[in-house]
Amino acid sequence: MKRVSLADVANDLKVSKTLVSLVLNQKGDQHGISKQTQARVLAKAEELNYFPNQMARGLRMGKSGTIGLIVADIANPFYATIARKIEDETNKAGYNLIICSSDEKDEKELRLLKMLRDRQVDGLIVSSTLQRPNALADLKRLGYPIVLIDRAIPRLDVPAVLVDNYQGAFNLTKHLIDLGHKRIGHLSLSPVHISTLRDRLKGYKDALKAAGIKHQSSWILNIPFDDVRGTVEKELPAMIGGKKGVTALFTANNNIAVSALEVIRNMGLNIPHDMAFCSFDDIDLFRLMDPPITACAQPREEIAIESVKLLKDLIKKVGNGEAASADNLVLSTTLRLRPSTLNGNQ
Amino acid sequence: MKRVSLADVANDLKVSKTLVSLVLNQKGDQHGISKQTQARVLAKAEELNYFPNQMARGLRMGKSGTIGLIVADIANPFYATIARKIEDETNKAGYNLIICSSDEKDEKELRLLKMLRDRQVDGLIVSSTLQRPNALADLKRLGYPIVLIDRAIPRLDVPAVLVDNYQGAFNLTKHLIDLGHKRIGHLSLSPVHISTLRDRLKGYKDALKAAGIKHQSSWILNIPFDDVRGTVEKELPAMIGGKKGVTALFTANNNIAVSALEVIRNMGLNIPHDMAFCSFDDIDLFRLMDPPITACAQPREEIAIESVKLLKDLIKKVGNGEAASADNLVLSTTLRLRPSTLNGNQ
DNA sequence: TTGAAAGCGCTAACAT
DNA sequence: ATGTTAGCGCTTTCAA
Repeated sequence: MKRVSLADVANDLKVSKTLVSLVLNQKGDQHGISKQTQARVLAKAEELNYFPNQMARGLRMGKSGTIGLIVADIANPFYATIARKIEDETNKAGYNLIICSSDEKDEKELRLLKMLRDRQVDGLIVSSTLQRPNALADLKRLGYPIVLIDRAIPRLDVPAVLVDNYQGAFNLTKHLIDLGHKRIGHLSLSPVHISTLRDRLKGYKDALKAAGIKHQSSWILNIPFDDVRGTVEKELPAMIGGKKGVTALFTANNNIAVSALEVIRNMGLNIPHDMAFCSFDDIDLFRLMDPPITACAQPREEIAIESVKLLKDLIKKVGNGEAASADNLVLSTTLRLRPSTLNGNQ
Repeated sequence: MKRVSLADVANDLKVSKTLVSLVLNQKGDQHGISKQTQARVLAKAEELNYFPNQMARGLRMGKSGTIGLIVADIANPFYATIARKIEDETNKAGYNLIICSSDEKDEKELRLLKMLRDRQVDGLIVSSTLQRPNALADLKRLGYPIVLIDRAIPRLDVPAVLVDNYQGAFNLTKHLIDLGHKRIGHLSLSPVHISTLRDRLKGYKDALKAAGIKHQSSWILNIPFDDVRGTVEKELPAMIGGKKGVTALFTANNNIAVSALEVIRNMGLNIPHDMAFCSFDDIDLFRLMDPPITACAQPREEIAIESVKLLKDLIKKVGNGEAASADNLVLSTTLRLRPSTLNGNQ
């Protein structure tokens, strides 16, 4: 079961490994190796069914030809779409991609970071859930090119491709206000250290403030990551019910929205008649629901494309020993108005 | 920017690389290395921030500690969920996972297979879209442990974790028939060489036959992969409309369902009043739609768990030079009845 | 209880 | 136009 190596091809042909290596790496011409010999090498490699061992190659060249991607949750369509596109882009650039999912767990993210490091990935794209970015800072110091996506990490001097969460949330909230809503609820996740959620919360609050609405703490629900469904079931009815209940709801991501929509339906409420509803993070579901749900869409493909572009630049710079500036890229969102907010009443 | 190697640790300590290697791989006791020395090594490794180069390790040991996964489309929640679970399981078993998406493209699958091969993955889990399984057969012959998931490939003697697509489709169709429907449409994908789709089609046809319904070719629509939306928009209305139009629809996967539901809504039809609707492949969307959609759910977690288990066995067997039997595992599906079919009329 | 040396498969500097 | 050689960082016989 021994696999064919360069040496096998060389021996068969009674030439040197160098020669074979050169030819197989298209450096034949450049080194003035005769067309004839080149053809012989190619033919023999084909015949023996030779293919290069990337681990040996990587060891020798000091790089693996691999990029690591860590997303917060690969089962979330938002990240899945981005991952798919990033794979395309890295492939185009000649890299392979190792896709990992931290499942929003600090500890798992750390483990993944270590394993990617041990595998000598040539670069890293991370949507980080880490509270203390030490692990990332260490990797950066070790010379690993890192690009952040989706979530910013303060004080960590690496380039990032982000989305204007503040503006998106502001617009969404303002839209509800313009429809006449005065009591607007916001459902978010509880470890609000994550930049995206914080920014969305701020956009929401500022939009209220700008409209002269005094914000009530009972309008905000912070849901623990690991029990979205249960918490929404338990807490949402109180937020909605009563004379002072909210008349419109804005959820911070597609996950929360799904649970909230289910609870609202089970309460027998009608959207948009009894309650206006909108969410950050446009997904298929929103377009197809009855009524279709207003949402703030993120440019997922662009995030993927730009992050790979940044990473490629970074790899080149680090390779040349150049200083790398950490230029953040902030992409804007698109408000998709749909019936779930169109006939709001208050 | 040179990274710390085993030799660095050894030199600092004025001991041999062997010693350091042994200790770091928990083989210290076994080789009777004094506790004291072990402690010194551990401390120094920590101090220098040493971590092993997996490429060197892999090269030396002839294995990479990596499993490759190729799914047909990582952006599809069905595969994304499976991928996530497979990652968990492989991690538990001490492997890393390289997740790839073939995007239903033969040619891309081939490319991915080659790159995974070059990377010396220790095993492969594949949901293959390949028409001619030559590439897979070659890999198998080369000694790569391979497990198929989701889609079977005839004549390829490797273990597979499948789902009883025939039975699921049969049940779904029978359910429609039991509701009184006589004209039932089936939307599938056009390269029907994919085993899952073929089996679902067969289940559908057989259920009709069993009920004594003569099947009409106009009830079946085969949609090309790369233009689901467009084709459904163009062709579905004809299938539904008219005196002889179908009164119930069964889509072969979640993708098609989404497009079909959108078209049906745009036509102004009401589900289930004007048309009963159900689909293979239960996804969140179906539960949340109004009305909720009846679907045939696949045991995604089980697929993930079982495939990794099979692969681990296979790797062990191949490692020991044992013959590996290709035992297929066929899991059963769950019919989830929801309002989209409950009040069917014909 | 510890060390020397070989070698995994490849590339690249340096011959010739 | 082609070959020799060294070495990437690790594990593993074999020796001491």
